[in-house]
Amino acid sequence: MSKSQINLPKTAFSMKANLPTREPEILKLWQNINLYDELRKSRKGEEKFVLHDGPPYANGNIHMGTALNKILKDIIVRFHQMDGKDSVYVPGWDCHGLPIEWKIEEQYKKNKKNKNEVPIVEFRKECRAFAEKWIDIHKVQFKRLGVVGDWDNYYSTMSFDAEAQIVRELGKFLKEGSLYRGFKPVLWSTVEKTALADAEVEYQDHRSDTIYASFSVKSSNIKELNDSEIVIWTTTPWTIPANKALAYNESLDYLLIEVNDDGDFKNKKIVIADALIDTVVKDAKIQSFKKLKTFKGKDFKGTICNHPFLKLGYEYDIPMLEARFVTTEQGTGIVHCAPSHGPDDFNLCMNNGIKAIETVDGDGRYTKNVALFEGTHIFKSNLIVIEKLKDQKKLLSSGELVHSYPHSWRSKAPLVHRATPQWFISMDSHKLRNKALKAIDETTFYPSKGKERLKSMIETRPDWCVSRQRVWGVPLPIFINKKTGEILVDDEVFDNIANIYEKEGSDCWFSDDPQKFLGKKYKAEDFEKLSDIVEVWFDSGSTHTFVLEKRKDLKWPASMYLEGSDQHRGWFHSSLLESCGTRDRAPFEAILSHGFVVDGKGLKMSKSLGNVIAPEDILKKYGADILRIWVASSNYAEDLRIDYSILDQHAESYRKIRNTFRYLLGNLNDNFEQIDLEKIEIKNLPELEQFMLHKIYNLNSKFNKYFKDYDFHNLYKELLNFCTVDLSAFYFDIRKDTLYCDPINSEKRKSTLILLNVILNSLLRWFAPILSFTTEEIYQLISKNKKSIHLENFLNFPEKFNNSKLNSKWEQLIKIRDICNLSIEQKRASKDIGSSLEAALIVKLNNDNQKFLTNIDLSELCITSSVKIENSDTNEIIVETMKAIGEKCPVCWKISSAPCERHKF
RNA sequence: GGGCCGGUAGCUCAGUUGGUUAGAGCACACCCUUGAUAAGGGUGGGGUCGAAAGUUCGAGUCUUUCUCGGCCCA
Repeated sequence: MSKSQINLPKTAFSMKANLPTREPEILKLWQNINLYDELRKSRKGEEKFVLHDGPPYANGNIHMGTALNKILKDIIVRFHQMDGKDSVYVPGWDCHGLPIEWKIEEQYKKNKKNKNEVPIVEFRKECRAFAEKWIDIHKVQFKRLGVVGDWDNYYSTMSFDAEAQIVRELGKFLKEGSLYRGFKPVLWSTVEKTALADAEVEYQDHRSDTIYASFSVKSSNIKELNDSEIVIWTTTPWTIPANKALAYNESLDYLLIEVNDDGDFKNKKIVIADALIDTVVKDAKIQSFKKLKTFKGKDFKGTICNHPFLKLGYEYDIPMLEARFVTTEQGTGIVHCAPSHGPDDFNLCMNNGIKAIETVDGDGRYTKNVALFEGTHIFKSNLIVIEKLKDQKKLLSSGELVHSYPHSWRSKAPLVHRATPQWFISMDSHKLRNKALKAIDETTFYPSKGKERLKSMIETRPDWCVSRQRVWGVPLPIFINKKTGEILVDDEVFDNIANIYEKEGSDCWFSDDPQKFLGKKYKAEDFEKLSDIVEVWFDSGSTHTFVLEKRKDLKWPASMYLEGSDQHRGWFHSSLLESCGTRDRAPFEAILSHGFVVDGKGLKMSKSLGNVIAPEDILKKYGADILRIWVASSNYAEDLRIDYSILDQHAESYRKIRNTFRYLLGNLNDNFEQIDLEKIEIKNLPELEQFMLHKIYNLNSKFNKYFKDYDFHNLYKELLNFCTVDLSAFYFDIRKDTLYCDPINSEKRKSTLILLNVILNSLLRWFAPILSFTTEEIYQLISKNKKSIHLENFLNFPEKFNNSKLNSKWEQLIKIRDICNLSIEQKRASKDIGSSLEAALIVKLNNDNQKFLTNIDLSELCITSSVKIENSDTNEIIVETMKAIGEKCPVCWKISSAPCERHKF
C-alpha cells in the first residue's frame, strides 16, 4: 500500500551499459542520420575550427598510440563544435614510402617473383592497392572509436591532386633557388651499383685494414701544438684522400708526447687522447716516449692541420671540429672526417660549412675530384694510401681488424658510405631557418614546452634532403640540361607536369615519353630526366596545401595540428618548413602534442615485455567510451599509462556517471523538459536548489577555463567530482525524500524537478565530447524528435545563478552537516542506530552559527528524523545523537511521536 | 653516448611567487541501507613528495649529483 503512495524512479535507461554491443548500434544511428553532414549544416557560416589531421601511415592495424591520437582529436573537435563553431575534421593518410615498398617486395619473395623484372608502373600499382586496403581497414577502426569526420571524402598523399600539388610545391623551391643539388653519403653497394636502405643491410664480420695516420698542425691556439702531429685511426684508409676535417671531443683529456724511437716519427711530437695512450703505444710498438703536456679537448678550438698528402697537392686546410660522437672506445680520440663517406662526418662538416662532393662514382672508382687517385677502385686503394702515407712519413702504424661491417643482403658484398647526388632545400640561402623560427614564436603550443623542443631542432638542423632513390613516391620533377648541367626551372613545365598528374597520377613519369612533360618548348633529347622520388616527409609536409587550401570547407592556416611528441621532428617540423618556405608562415595556429602510451609501470609497450594492449581488446572488454574516459582523464603532456587495472578504475567512474544519469532519468520518469534557464524564478526556489544552481554556474566557469587550455584531465575530474560529491552524496541523497514522498504537485517537488532537468541537460552536454556514445544513448531516450546530442550547443548559464553569498552560507551548513555525520556515525558504530533516520539530533550552536540556519531545515540536510537546536556560548559546534522515539511513518520512514504531518491517513 | 621531458598516497590527478600537521576522486577497510539495489549513504586507514647532498629561519616547491622511465638523435 505504501509503495503506491510514493514516486519511485522509473526509467528505460539500464544500469548495465553493455557498451561493446550498444556502441555499434549508435554508430549505425549516426550513419543513418548522416551525422557529419548534419553537423556541417548546423554550423553553416559560423567561425571555423579546423583540426588538420596528421596522416597516419596506411600500413598495419592501429595501436594504442593511434587510438589515443584520434580520440584526443575527436574530443577537441567535438568540444569546439558544441562551443558553437563549425568544427571540421577531415581524416587523411600518408601513403608513399619505403615500408609499403617493403611489404610488396616481401610478397614478391614469397611468390618467387623478381622485383627487377616487374615494370616500375606495375610495382607502384601494387603499392597503391596496398595503401588503399589499409585505408579501408583504418577507417572502420577509427570510426569504432567514435571519431566523427568526413570519412567519405578523406585525403591521401597518393591521390592524383596531392601528387600534382606536391610537384607545384617543389617547383616553388626550385624557382626560388633554395632547392639545390648536393652530395650526401648513403650506404652504397658497388656491386649492385645502388643505394641500400637500412633495412636492406646485414652486418657480418669483415677484415679491414687499419691505420694510425698523422696530420701536422698548421696553426693552433696551443703553442706547444705547433710543429706537432695529430694522430687518427681508421678502418677505411681509402677515405683519407677524401678527408676534409678532424673531430675531437671537447670534454676529453688529450696528451702531447714526444716519440724517441728510431723511424719516421723519431723526435716528433704527436697528440693522442690521454685515455688511449696505452693502446696506441702498444699498437704502434712505441718503445720510448716522453709526456710533454696534457690539455682539454676544448683547447683544440681553432686548430688547423694539413692533409698528410700536402706535398702531393692536397693543399687545403683541415680544420679541427668539436664532435660528441668522438669517444675513447677505439682509436686515438681524434677522428678523421670525410664528409662524402660517413653520416657523422657529413653532418659535422655540413654544420661547419664544408659540403660533401662526389669523390667516388657508382662503380666504386675515385672521380676527378680526387687528385692522384682518379679511376682507381676504392677497394684496391688501401694499400696505395698506406704506401703514400709511409712515403710522406705520416704513417705511425698499420694493421688489420676483424669487425662487424655492413653488407648487402642480396649480393653479400661489403658496403661503403658514398656521397651521391641528392636534392636539398637550403635552410639559410633564402632565410628558411629564420622564417621558421619566427613562425614558431607566433604559434601557441600545448603544452608550452613543445615550443622550445621544436625551436631547438630548427635552430640546429642541416639542410633538408628531399630526394630518395626509391620508386613508391612522387617523382622529383627535375630535368637537367645535358650540355650545361643546369636545372630546368620553368613554371610552364611544372604546371604541365602537375596537370598531367592531376589527370592520371604520377606513374606516367616512369613510363611515358619525357617530351610529354617538357611540352613543346624544350626537346627531350637535350635533357636528363631524374628518376628520384620525393622523400615522404615532404609529402606529408605539404598536406596543408592540397587539403587546407584546396577544400572550401576548410581554412588555411589550420586552427590546430595535434600529434604525438615525436612529430616535433616529423610532421610538425616538415609542415612548418614547407609552409615557411612557400608561404612565409606556419600552416597552423596552434600545436598540441601528446606523450606516448606506456604500460601501468611507465614502460613502453613491446612484444617481448608482453605488456601490449590493443585498442581492439579494450573495445571488446569495455567499449569506446571507457577508452575515451582514459584519454580525457590522462595528462597528455606526459606519457600516458594504461593497463587493465587502470581501465577497471575508469570503468568504475563510468558507472558512477551512468548511475548519476540514471537517477536523473528515473526521477524524471524519462520525461525530460527543456527549461529556459533565463526564465527560472530563482527566488521562488528553495535555498538548496538555489545553491545547486550556483554550483552549476561555478562548475561551468571551471569547465570553460579548462576547455580553453585543453586541460581535459582537470575538466573531467571536475565533472566526476560534481557527480559523486555534489550530486550523489549530497543533493540526490537529500532530495530523495522530496522526490519519493512529497505530493506530485508540491512546489518543492516541482522545484526539484526543475533542477533535475537542468542538471540532466547540463551534464549531457558537458559530457558529450568525451562520452559521445553514452550521452547519445540518453539523448535518444529523452528527445523524441531531435537527431543527436552532438548537434547541440553547450548551455549558457545566466549570471543570476552566481550567488557567492549563498555559497558561503551553505559551505558553513555543510560543515555543520559533516559534524552531524560524525556524531551519527558514533551511534551507528555502537549499534544504537542504523539508518540516519533513526537519529534525532541535538545541535548546540551559538548565536552566530544559528544565523546560518535561517530558512534551513537541518534534519532535511542531515537526513535525520529530527534536529533540535540548543543555545551554546562557544563557537564550537556540538552535536549529540539520540535514538529517535515514536512511530515510523510507513511512507517517508521518519520517526516521530506525533503522527507524520505529510502522510496522515 | 648526447639533447629534451618527467618521477606527489594502490590508481588518475591538485599542490599559486619556497612558509602552519601535503589535498581531491577512485580503489581499499569497517558500518549502515535495501524505496538509485550487480546501486546508494557514513566513517576510516594509506604518501614525507624517486634517492642523496646543498642553499635557507623554513623546500614537494630553488641548486648539484645519482637513479628510474619516456621521446628524439647518434
